Amino acid sequence: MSTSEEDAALRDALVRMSFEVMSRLTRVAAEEGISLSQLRVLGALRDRRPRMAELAAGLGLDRSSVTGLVDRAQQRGLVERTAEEGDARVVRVGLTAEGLREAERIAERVSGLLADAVVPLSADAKASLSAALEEAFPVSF
Amino acid sequence: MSTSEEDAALRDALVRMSFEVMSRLTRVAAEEGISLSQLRVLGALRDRRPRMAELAAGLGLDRSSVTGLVDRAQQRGLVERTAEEGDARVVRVGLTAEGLREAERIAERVSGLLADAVVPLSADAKASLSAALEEAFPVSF
DNA sequence: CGGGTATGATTGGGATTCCCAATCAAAGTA
DNA sequence: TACTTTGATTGGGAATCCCAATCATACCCG
Repeated sequence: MSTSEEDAALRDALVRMSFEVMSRLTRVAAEEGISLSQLRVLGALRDRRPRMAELAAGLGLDRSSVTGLVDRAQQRGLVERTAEEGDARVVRVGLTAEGLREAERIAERVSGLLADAVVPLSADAKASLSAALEEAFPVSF
Repeated sequence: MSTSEEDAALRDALVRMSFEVMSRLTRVAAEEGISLSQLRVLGALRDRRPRMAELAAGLGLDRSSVTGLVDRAQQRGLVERTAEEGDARVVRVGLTAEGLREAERIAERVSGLLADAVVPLSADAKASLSAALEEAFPVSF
């Protein structure tokens, strides 16, 4: 197998894996009665209280899309908008107490659903997978 | 770091990586003037000519969703429906000549967009990443 | 200080995606 | 020939997402 073929195989594996992870996340979200995007919002806000534009950038979405996402999450009582001290244009978004509980619970379920893919790996495989992913896709948002 | 914390870190890395891959796929699709779902359809049909229901199962979607996806892809001349010999209920879907060209071209672009995440890895890292992904997320569809 | 510009967020419009329930058509079966 | 099963589509409704336009507040400069 040539180097480029190995690269192609790796890229195929990455894509396949990503769709599989998305599928599991979507399933968790559906069982929780929310959408994948809402799940993402809850995840993104677990340790942040960003401005709308920052949240949009973090999710890679248009600002107007995030307005709608936050609208619906707010209707469910999961997030709240708060005013920025000193600049009345800015809207900060954060989880409500209920939203935080939901977010933690959902994170647990996500862990569980990914576990059966990850657990069978040997300790060595986990370590190298973790290291490689960390290097290739560093934490950003 | 305890074992479960290592697992949690790995799972976070998997999720983060999946969203990053999705983001890049979405970008390619947008630049090609199609949606991520359409890109998936083209990818799924590159080496298959499944029934509608098989395609739906492979994509993890409802049959009716796939009807719509194929409708729109067909309007663009990318895929074609063909009748099944011997069972008039069955509809098989396949790429047209143009669809195949598009699919190959897009696959190239996807490779390119993922390359800059993968190339920096050492050969060893690539090999172990590939092996771990293969074990955790084997080829299914 | 007042008017013009820049910034942050929202609204409106339109296409797509996706599911569920119901329907239609063809096959298989009693 | 009726009944049931199977494969696919249609119809309806909610979300998602983008783009363009709008609204409100801040900032700046003459």
